[in-house]
Amino acid sequence: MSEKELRRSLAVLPMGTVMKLTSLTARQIRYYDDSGLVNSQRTESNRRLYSLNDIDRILEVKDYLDEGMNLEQVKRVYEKQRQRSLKKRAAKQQSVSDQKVRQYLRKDILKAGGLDSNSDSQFRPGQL
DNA sequence: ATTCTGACA
DNA sequence: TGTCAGCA
Repeated sequence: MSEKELRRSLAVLPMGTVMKLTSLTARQIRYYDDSGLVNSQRTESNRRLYSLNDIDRILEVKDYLDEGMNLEQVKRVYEKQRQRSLKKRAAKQQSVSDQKVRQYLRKDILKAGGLDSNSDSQFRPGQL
């Protein structure tokens, strides 16, 4: 993760700051938070701490709500987004695996060709 | 002073 | 959601 991403995801903002940044009441912020739509952190004294990404998320939730959605519907939106990203990661991992398999196969073929001095020396492993 | 949880009109 | 109580 880049430093920039780390900074944006660092939870350091207390409730009062989030209230000013979002123009929402503590009641509403806690409501979103307790609904699991925000990944707030807690201090040793049980105080909520939010990151800049959390602020963006809260503002986003607010917009969805203003457009008539209820919290359950908003939850579903992020739930589906989470599943999409999971599939994407799986696909990415798969492509990496394929790449390694091809890499190993190519290495084997090169080795076989080099050891077999009697074989046609014109053989060249093509792309896999 | 600030935030938290629980509860009720 | 607002608001108030009683804690930490």
